[in-house]
Amino acid sequence: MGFTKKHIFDEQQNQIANFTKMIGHPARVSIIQYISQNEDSNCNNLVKAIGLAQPTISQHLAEIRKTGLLKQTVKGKNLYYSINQDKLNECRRLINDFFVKTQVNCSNTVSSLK
Amino acid sequence: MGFTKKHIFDEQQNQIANFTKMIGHPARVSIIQYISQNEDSNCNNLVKAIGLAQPTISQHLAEIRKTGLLKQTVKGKNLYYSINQDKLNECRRLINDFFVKTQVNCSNTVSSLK
DNA sequence: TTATTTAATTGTGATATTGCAATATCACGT
DNA sequence: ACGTGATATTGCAATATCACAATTAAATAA
Repeated sequence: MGFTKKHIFDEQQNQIANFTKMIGHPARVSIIQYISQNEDSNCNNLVKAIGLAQPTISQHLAEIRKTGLLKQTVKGKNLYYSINQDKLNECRRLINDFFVKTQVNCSNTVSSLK
Repeated sequence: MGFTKKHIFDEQQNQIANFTKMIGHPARVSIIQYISQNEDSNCNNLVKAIGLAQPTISQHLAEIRKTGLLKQTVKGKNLYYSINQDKLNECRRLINDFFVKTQVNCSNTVSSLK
């Protein structure tokens, strides 16, 4: 087939998958880190800092933008990116919740082993 | 090209990407949740519970296994899966650390804005 | 030995992702 | 108007992922 059968999963499972998939490429991890550390985060600076071609960086930025994690500020002819901290928090909580619940479930099923 | 240029990123960035990519599909989120909740987690039960074909589930299990998140127990002709809690913790810490550092960096760059 | 059950593997088609060159767009400066 | 710089978009080739049918392998049951 080739496409993900999203409809057989619930909203939350799809949301967790969307966020983690967005982070799931080292270039995007690196881009998020760079933007959080540098105020002058525009496309060009990311290209220089990371070492991928401009269209590639632009594409990864679009991927991250889709989830709402980025804010844009136009200053003259430059477009600066920054982290949408509310969305970052939402993302963090969702994923952390997934881990916490999984851990709790593990402990419960193990303890029920008599 | 078609392949990820992992070599231009550092160990930690690749690790974060590997873990999040592994979680980044709703079927795998669902599989991890099911295994953490049910002791009788073998391939067949996952097939019934999730509604994807047996080879598809088996493939997703292999994907999760690659990261070390699963333990296997053979009981008769059945193969039961459970969560490797140490690895789950490692994964959780790595990702949480990524979020914490990103948030701290955001606060610092914002406060330095004059 | 001969089914049967369980799960991995193989092969295949469809779709998605990764990366980049070329191009387009848009704003600014001259 | 014209050139320049910054970034998005388009088009393309290579690779990866998703899903499943068919097959295989291994253990158990008859």
